[in-house]
Amino acid sequence: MAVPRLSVYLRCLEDLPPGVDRISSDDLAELAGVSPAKLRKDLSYLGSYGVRGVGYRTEHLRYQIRRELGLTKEWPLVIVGMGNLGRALAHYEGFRQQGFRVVGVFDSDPDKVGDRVDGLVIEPVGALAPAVWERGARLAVIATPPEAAQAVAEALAAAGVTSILNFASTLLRVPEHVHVRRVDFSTELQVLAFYLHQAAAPAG
Amino acid sequence: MAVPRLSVYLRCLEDLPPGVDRISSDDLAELAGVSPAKLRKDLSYLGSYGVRGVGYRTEHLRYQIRRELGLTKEWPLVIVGMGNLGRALAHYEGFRQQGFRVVGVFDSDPDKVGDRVDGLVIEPVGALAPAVWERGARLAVIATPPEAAQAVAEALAAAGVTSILNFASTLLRVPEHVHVRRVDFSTELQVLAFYLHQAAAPAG
DNA sequence: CCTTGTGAAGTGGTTCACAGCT
DNA sequence: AGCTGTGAACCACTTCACAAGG
Repeated sequence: MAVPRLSVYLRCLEDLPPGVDRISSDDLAELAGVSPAKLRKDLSYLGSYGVRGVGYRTEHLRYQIRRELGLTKEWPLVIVGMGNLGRALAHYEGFRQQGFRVVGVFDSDPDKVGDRVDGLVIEPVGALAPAVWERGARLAVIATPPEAAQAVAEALAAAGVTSILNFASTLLRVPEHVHVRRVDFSTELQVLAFYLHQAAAPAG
Repeated sequence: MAVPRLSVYLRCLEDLPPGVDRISSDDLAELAGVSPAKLRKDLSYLGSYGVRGVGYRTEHLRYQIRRELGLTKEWPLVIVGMGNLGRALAHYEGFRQQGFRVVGVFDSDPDKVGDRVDGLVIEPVGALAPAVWERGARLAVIATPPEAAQAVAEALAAAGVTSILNFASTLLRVPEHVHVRRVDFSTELQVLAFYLHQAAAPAG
């Protein structure tokens, strides 16, 4: 099943005006930008939580999606790399709201170590493994320069991290059981450039 | 065709050690993390740029991918929203390297307007439309809070922007001809949480 | 002989359309 | 009567396997 779509549905439900306590697949699909049939297939995978002739109870559906995504617990995470991006991520309110808690921020630069970012003290990357282990983080964000990312990923994996969100442009080599999602700004822009280019010269 | 994969191949080619002037589909596929057959299909779409029995000439292939993605020109872009993330993006070196040039940075906060970010002066969002128009930007990055994103997107579209990279968590409503790519940190983390959750309770 | 390029076969995901419930 | 849940049909993408060509 396409997990990212569940996340989109969840956001749509959370952005609904307060009074709305039920919604049809047509309306929710419209909001989420997918076809009604696809939405119903996706939701039916969670179980039969709709009511025929009526629609979906928004509160109930929200809970079921959060449960499916594993958002009913709080997941501790660490952020490695306290450059501009790392700091932006550390400050990001959305994390806590969605059930993620930043339990450590790290950098290799001795000048940065000891600084405070959003209430946390920046620790040296050497302290990464024991900190991850002790604080039970199995989720990590890599926001280092590309050269450093692979070594960080290996340290994280060795310390028990099984899910990595990678903002470095490198493709990481990790053990089989570790999941990596890569967010690459250059790739995103290049895809958009492709469309601009296409629009400018449709025939080739 | 899957455009993001071309971007990945391009990066792999660019990360190759200097001496390497040819590469086989097996080796490049390994680096890119795809199957050799898929890589060959993808590349054959660009034309017959490989040499049977030998492989691909790295320099030539790099150029062909860049040409296909529209990276042989330089694309002016604007960034709206100079919070932590917007600033991080404005400082990001990768943009210029890959053929993107930031020609304007904007914020709605009067306290921020006039500050310098990476050599550019922050302008008020009211100045967005004429600036986009005059500087020929058809590509924009939205890094505003979610509440502001829709209005910014509409202003951008009206001013001639046809490709938007959206970091706000909102789903944007835009005219048919405008392409939007959404990067949502919460969604990425939620997908990773799903895998953690699965690993913890495989049977449900 | 080695590696690409590509039809053919296979796979997974999307849409259709209607039966089944409320 | 209305809307969900879902098998069946459909479509796009992936892999296979081998012919074509340096």
